[in-house]
Amino acid sequence: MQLNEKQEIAKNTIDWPLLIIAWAWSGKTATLTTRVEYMIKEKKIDPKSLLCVTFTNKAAREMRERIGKKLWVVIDNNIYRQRNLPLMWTFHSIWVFFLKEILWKYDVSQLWVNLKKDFLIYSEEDKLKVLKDIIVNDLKLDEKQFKARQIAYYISEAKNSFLTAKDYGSVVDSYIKEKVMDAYKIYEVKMIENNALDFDDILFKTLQLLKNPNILEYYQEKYKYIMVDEYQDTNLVQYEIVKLLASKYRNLAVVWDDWQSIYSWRGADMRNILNFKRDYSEAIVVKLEQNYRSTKHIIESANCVVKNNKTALEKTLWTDNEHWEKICLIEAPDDKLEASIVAKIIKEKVSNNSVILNEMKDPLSNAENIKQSSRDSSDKSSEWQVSKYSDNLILYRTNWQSRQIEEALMSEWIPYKVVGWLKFYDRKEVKDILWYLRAIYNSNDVISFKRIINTPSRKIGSRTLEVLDIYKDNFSLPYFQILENVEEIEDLNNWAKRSVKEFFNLMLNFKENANRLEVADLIEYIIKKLDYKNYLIEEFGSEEADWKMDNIKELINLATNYNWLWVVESLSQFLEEVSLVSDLDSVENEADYVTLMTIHTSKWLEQKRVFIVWAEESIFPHIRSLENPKELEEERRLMYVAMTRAKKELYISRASERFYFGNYVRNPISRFIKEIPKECIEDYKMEISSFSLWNSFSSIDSFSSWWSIITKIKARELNDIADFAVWDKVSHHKFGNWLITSLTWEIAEIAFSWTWTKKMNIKIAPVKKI
DNA sequence: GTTATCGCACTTTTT
DNA sequence: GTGCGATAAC
Repeated sequence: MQLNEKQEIAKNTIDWPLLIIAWAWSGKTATLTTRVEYMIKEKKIDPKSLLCVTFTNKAAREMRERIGKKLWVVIDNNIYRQRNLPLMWTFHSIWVFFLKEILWKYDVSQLWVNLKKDFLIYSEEDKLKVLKDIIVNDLKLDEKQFKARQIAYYISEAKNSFLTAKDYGSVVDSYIKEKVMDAYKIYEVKMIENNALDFDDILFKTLQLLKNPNILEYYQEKYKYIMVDEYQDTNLVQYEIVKLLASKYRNLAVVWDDWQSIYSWRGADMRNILNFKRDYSEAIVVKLEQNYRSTKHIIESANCVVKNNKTALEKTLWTDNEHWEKICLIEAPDDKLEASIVAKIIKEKVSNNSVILNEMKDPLSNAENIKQSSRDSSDKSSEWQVSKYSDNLILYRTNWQSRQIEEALMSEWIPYKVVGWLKFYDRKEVKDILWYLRAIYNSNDVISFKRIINTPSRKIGSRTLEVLDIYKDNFSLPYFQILENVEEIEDLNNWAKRSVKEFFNLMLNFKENANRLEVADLIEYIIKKLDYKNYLIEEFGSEEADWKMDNIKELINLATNYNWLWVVESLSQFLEEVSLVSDLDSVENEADYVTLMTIHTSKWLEQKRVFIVWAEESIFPHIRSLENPKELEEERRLMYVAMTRAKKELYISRASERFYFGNYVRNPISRFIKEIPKECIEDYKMEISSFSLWNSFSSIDSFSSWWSIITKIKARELNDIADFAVWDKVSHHKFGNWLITSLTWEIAEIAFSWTWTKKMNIKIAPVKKI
């Protein structure tokens, strides 16, 4: 592979701290992998002494695959099966790997961390469940006033600032923080009781363990070369961990891309770049500014947008690539039409066999670019390629927005796949099984026991659970033992005792079988024993039950990957991996379908044709960011990320009026659209009052004629706010004539009947004064 | 004491 | 639209 001059410097800087400042698609992954290859092949560095950290499993896997190809080794997708290769995984996977290794190697009682080998990883959902229980039952607080999510946020923040519950007192300066401290203390105890870690704990506990000089020494010697990708997304704890590991040999290379920092809400801290410059003042700095993916229009626009951020470094991403299509801006009258337009564009482009330029427009510059391109040479770069469904990527700000797009795609018979929403592991049936497995694996895991104790129904309800809780707290025994001794609990009547005892015997049976069966077989055994299929049929009907059983088969299928391990380990590792997978991991490349996902998830993807939908104020940028300049800047970076996912064609759409929150809402156009230079944009608008037109469109099957009609319709004139006042009578083409009942700035509340009012932006609303 | 139903509040982004 | 919680019915 041909690296450019700067990439070459990065590659050759081995025994020295290195800071790579990268921009979108500037070939940083290629640089990193080439660097690894160079270290192993040329410099004869032991691959096992390399540690490469990424943020997503997808990124890690991609790097592993590239390295595997270069070194002619088959890379295994299981961290415990790596042989004689660099350790390339996500932060969380690596630290869990370390934690388990430490717990096996060292005497637990001598460590400062209260953790047993068979710990579980709690999801965000599990964590909230624990906290909610604390708020309501332990602290007796009003859960509406003290929301679990809020408390969770404070605790997370505390852990990211190296504060344990005991230390938290030092930052308490308000009533809420006082309560947070109370909750945190109990939370810590409960997590130890449950023998579970949340995502923050994985990092925090790792850091605590690495402060043990023996342990630190071991890992410093083992991993002498450390690389961290997406460094802008690290939080302070991650920073400290990496710093400790690298402090002996100082062979640390990090990739920094501040324009793509979109995780500050998760604790990612831009201060880390300052910390790095302070701690590694001798570091060599390399800037990668040339983009090899997108057309000029896209790069220029993305640049212009992000330049509105005051905190961005003065830097410009540039490209040699051609201009190709302008950015297409779509304004639809309403949300349904917006989705429909997107669907129809995709349909039209694909069914017409329209061609997308795979590389560049001009064959000459194309050749030039391929030569310069940092792509793998194995990558076939035919000049023209027929447009497929899989060339299309639809991006939105929040998960729930997918629904409308899905409906539109369905009605056009377009195959699609939503990434993230209703994640595989989030489905009820999959979760049920996982909860059984967790309870079998870890007798302390109250959360799991409670979830399954009445699934399928065993006539064990809230009252019984309450009593069990009291006994658990009084005797501080693992939950499983409380169940075992249920007969001695006086507060329960006989049949409740019998039900619980039956459940206990069932679980005991499962536990015994877990020592003998591999995960996949164990799941099948559980399903059979529970008569789970009939339960599903009763609960959801046979059709849905079939569907759900398919998911379980899929789960069993996944579990067979763990059959190579001895039985107890296979369960342990299956559960670990399930907790650490991300949605993105399910993205495959073979099948031909449109992909839908949030912008955050898309960070590691590129696509020829990209749609950014719902580009409206209060959606994107998100309403919660409008007040806060810092958050607004993060939203803008998010826009930058979204735009730079596109290689050739970029569509940005919005609707003048949309139905959500059970209301019709008119959002002003996203400020980010206004920041795109006019000359990069092609504007398409459908008139707001064209509902009748639309009805006639739906009979016109050909998109082209429909498309040509909308392109002819000019933008509607805006209303002048000054023309309107409270109690003015206005007319609306759809809702008739009524009154403005309140008016604040542009937002008017209009009463269309005595009981029904709507808020709309008077400036763009299709209303006239009469 | 457990389950069914209705009504309400709620919707950021993720390892 | 929807998932969850409080209340009514079994």
